[in-house]
Amino acid sequence: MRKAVTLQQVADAAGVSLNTASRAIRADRYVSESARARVQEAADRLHYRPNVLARRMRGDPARLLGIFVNAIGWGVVHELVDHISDEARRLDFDLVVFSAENFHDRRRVGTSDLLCGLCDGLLMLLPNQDDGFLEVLERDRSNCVLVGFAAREIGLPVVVVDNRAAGRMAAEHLLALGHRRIAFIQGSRATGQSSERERGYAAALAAAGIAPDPALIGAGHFDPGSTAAATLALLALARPPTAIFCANDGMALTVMEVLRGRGVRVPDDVSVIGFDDIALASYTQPGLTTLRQPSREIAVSAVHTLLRMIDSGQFESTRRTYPPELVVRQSTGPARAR
Amino acid sequence: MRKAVTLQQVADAAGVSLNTASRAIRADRYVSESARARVQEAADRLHYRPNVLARRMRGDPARLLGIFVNAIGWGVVHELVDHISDEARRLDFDLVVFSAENFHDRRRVGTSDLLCGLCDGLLMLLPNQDDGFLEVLERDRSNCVLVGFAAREIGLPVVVVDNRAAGRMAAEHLLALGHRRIAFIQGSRATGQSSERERGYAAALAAAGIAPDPALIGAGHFDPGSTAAATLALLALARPPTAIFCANDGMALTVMEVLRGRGVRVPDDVSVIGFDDIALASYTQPGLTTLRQPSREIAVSAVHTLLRMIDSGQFESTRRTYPPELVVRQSTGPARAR
DNA sequence: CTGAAAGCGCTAACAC
DNA sequence: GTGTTAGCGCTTTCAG
Repeated sequence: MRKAVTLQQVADAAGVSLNTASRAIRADRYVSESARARVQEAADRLHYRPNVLARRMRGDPARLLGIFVNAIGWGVVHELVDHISDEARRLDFDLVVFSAENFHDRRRVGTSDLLCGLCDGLLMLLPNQDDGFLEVLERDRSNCVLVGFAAREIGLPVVVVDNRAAGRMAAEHLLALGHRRIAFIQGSRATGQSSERERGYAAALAAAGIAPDPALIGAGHFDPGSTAAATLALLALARPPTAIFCANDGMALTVMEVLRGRGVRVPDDVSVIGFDDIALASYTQPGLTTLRQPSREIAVSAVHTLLRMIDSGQFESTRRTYPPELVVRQSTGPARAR
Repeated sequence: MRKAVTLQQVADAAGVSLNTASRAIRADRYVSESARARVQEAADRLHYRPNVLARRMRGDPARLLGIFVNAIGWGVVHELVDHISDEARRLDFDLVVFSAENFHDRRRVGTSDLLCGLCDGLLMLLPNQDDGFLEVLERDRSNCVLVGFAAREIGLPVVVVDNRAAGRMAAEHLLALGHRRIAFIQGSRATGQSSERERGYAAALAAAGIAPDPALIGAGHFDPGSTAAATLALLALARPPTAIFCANDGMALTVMEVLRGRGVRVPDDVSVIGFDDIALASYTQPGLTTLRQPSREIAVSAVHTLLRMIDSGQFESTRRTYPPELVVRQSTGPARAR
């Protein structure tokens, strides 16, 4: 690996001082044309590229945002990253993604710090409420915006879909189709979003005069294994549900797979509704009814909030909520009389 | 945004010199127990966290790898990122992802440099052959491995699936099913992989005594719009193809959509075969026959090559090729007599 | 216009 | 054991 060319080398080659070289490179005024030309020539010849690390260590802005992601590709996360990226680029900021299962992992702390120091601001996507790094960011009043976080009050700006309303809408859609035994499959508790969705679901049921039934609540943890197990448990009930609401689309797909394997038809025997409206949702057979997050608005809002903090130097800790949208496809239908 | 605590502040608070504080923090020997304890206490109290940027600027290793990605989520890219991430973490390296449409974009050069300087090594996923940054990496003999690059000889290590063999396998599968008029829909020329797949396809046809027909080659550019147009053009031919081989799965899905819209049945009327075996491929109706890349092996190999270069300081520029695997699903079937 | 010097935060080498 | 010094590559005072 060839060693990088430094400005000093360029200066030497051009026969000027380090400082003059610096001015020439940055197209600063106060440089004679002849000096500028000689430096430029030397820089080109030596393939000089400024050391951005050094600049950054002086505190110069990097025009760079960092995104922390728990698992990229996890459905809606990918979409958010895309939209954030678009908006950031539009505003002439670059983007670096740091993906980690758990940011508070000891070995990962260094990288977190590194990225913090490197970037002008940070976006945390679906952060885990147990992540110790959140407290650090909160304490430092960092330039940081949380996206998709609903676990607790926190001294950092948050942008999030109205999970509670969305849960209510999902349940109301099923109630309107005549369903009375509606199951809910929870995701993990990481971001608190699943719990909020569950609260909305429970509220809608209560409003319809339906008593909560703990047997109809399954624990899916957002992963296929436990989701399949939860589905089978629901099917094994004396009075199984006629509809299943899943805290995200991935689990809904798993549920549909399990049902198909058991010869249960969707939506004829059981209706299934998901959450997020990932790309796959429109490709499955039958198409998945789900709640779409306005991920574009959420992403744009998060970027703007962050840039406002960066530009103004003022810390804010607002909370912006965006309305979801029901997308009806073929996986939900009228409740069959039993 | 609170200012970061520096080691100097910790040292002052603990009543020792900067250097002793440094030793204590790094658990260096040659520190008295009492000093160590006082420094530790001060550091905790002030919430000191070392500035990784500063360490890095001295040349200390970061145990950090960088991935450059053209568009994350683009099918196989996501899978590669996942596997690379797993392997890197297993070897106690962290990972930073930099996503850019074109790395040679003027405004992006700074970020590229930054990441280069930051990371111990770099992985370029499906780099664009026109990317000027490749020449820089090549010239500097950088710690950098290219994944999924088949455009040209290059003075950097490359790990890639055997695209030519894969193209041949796809065509041979269709030939074995009795197809004679087999179309190919090209992707973009960015990485050179599509061209290699096409060469394999052409070779298989030639071996079967079939003369190449330019009308059967469509330009899909890996995007839905042009792929749909190419498909319609194929359908409009006097003698349309009975099978279509697409340079990736995404385009194959688009082709299937278009065919469905036109009332053309898959595989009864036309067989379709893709490339990559993305997750969606097994969810479509009918399931998509495709060629799977051994993305896990490719990822692991890339990481190992990179770490070898980092550890040894020795530059290498080997080229490792991995065999593809034919995955037969329902989108390909016997050619219908016409 | 140009050059010398200070400093960003940290650690290795060198004294005491 | 501990403190002092130099230096990573760059830009910003501050003098000439």
